[in-house]
Amino acid sequence: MIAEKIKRLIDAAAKEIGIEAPDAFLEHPEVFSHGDYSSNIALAHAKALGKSPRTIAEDLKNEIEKNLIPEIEKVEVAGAGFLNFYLSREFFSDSIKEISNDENFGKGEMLAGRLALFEYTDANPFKAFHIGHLMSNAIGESLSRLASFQGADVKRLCYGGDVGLHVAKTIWGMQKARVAFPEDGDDLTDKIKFLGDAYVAGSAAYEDDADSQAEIKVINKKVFEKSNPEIQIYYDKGRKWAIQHFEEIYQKLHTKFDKLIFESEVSDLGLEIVNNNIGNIFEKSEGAIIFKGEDHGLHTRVFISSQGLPLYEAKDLGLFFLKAKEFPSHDLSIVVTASEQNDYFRVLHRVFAMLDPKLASKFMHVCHGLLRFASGKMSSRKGNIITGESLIEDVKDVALSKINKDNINESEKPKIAEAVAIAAIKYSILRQSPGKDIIFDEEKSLSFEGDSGPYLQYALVRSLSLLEKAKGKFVSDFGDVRCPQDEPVFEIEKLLYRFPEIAARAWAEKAPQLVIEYLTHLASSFNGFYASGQIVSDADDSPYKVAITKAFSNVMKQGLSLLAIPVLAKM
RNA sequence: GCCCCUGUAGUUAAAUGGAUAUAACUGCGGACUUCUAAGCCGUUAUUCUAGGUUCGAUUCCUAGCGGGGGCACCA
Repeated sequence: MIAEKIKRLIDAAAKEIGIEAPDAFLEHPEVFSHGDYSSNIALAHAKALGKSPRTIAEDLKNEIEKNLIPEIEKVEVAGAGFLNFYLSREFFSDSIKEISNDENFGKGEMLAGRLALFEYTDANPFKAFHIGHLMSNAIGESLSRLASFQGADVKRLCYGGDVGLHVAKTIWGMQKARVAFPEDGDDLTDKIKFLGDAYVAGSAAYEDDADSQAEIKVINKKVFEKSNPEIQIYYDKGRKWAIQHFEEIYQKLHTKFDKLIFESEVSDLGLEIVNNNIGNIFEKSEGAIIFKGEDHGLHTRVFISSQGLPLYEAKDLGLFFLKAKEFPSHDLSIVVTASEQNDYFRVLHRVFAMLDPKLASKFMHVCHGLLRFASGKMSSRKGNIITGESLIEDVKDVALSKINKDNINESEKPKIAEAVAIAAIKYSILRQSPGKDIIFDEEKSLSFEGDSGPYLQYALVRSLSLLEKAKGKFVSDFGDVRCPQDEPVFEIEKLLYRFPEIAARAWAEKAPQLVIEYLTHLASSFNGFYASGQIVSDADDSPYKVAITKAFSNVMKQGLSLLAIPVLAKM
């Protein structure tokens, strides 16, 4: 592409003036006044050549100008010795032509032919779907889409804990609250509420009362063994409700999992692997089976409890190998969890590597930050949590009150409000680099102005509305649309062609926030363009402006899709 | 105690070792009321401290201080 062409120009020029290892580093300067591309090559080699950076830059400039290509309008030496490249009107016109005619503009091939597994969200049946799950989902879904955009075959996986202490706690609570047990025909919401209450009751009892704790431990063992018919009934119902409930949420979040994997499916495998490697990897200690992390600069973890039950560690081991069994040809396996599990995954990854180095090298853990509130922490054990669903509903209500348009039917409004709410929530999660904590300020998160999901949606809506207006006036094929020669370059033109680079880098760095940042800048640019004069008109430059609008809508649609933020035609 | 992450305008965030540190929210001011005002234009303010590496450090290294997380049978 254009960056490659410029690099070749620099390389050739560097050779001419005797720079040995030309590392034609090229970047977009922060401000457009410094050009479209900039290289620091002169600065980097000044010392070796014993000349001032500006002199070298001037020499390079002279060489480059001998072979100047039409895409470049001018080259300038600036600052301490930067070489700045300004792209030409012709380049921008061509790029608008290309982008406006290509709905798939921006797709890359970094992962062509690869199979990539993504495990995220990982909500546990018998426990609430809270905002932490929303974060894992937003990030995991976006990474999946970034990979897919680079040509990967993507499989989405969700791993859930359907056995273990939390299940026992909930079942204990269900038993105590038999009277309020929901009928099969009741609303799913009531069933979920019942489950949530049961979990809170069970957790409290486990902590406060020794007898209850003992009862819960017995239930835990029975769930694991499937040895008690009554418990099994509670278990089956609770599990089914929870999964139904999660499916509803996933639909709202635009996630479709290819496979749900449950702890109950991986515990046997995990137990087996651990037991087969006692002595070489694991060791017995105080009745439990552990991995001694200190020998590897890590910390020790228990894999099998002294009761003989597999813990999270052993189950994850089973999961790791189950994935390999189900998807033997996978090239990449990414797991998204909260950052509080970073050290844990470091230990686990080490164990993976000891068991199967090749498989372990395909594994990657991506973390999201913890969710923190100005108003104190939440805990699903205490019941003072904000569920994913309630957050979506709250934001949706505010969005609904903001729709005040005559051109929108009453019946469409709830759907639009939900899409806006999802956009607002996803944006606030994805806007920062994964791994950093998010301070969830209720007011800020509910904001639909400025840097926000709805801001992006709104810019797209405007562009679509313009294209609708232009329909019939201009052809839908923008192949012949040319910019009038003397027209200055709009800022938005200087951004649109960069989209493929952004998408590629966002994948390479596992950084959806780069897409957010770019789209926000792009939307702002479009809004400025929109406000600066009529786009659909009888003026000579109108067809070109419509082509820009079309190009913008193509990029924005793709960009939003990379974030799994819903696209709207009206709002 | 040991290990990991983190510290940027009043707030929340951004910035592959580069130029004048970028946005939004908030505040104040403004334009238009013809393509959707969830919009546009203007304006004030920021790199925890002390060293080091470098032509150049918010970015890398060291120390200190502050915040968060993890470290044996929860997930």
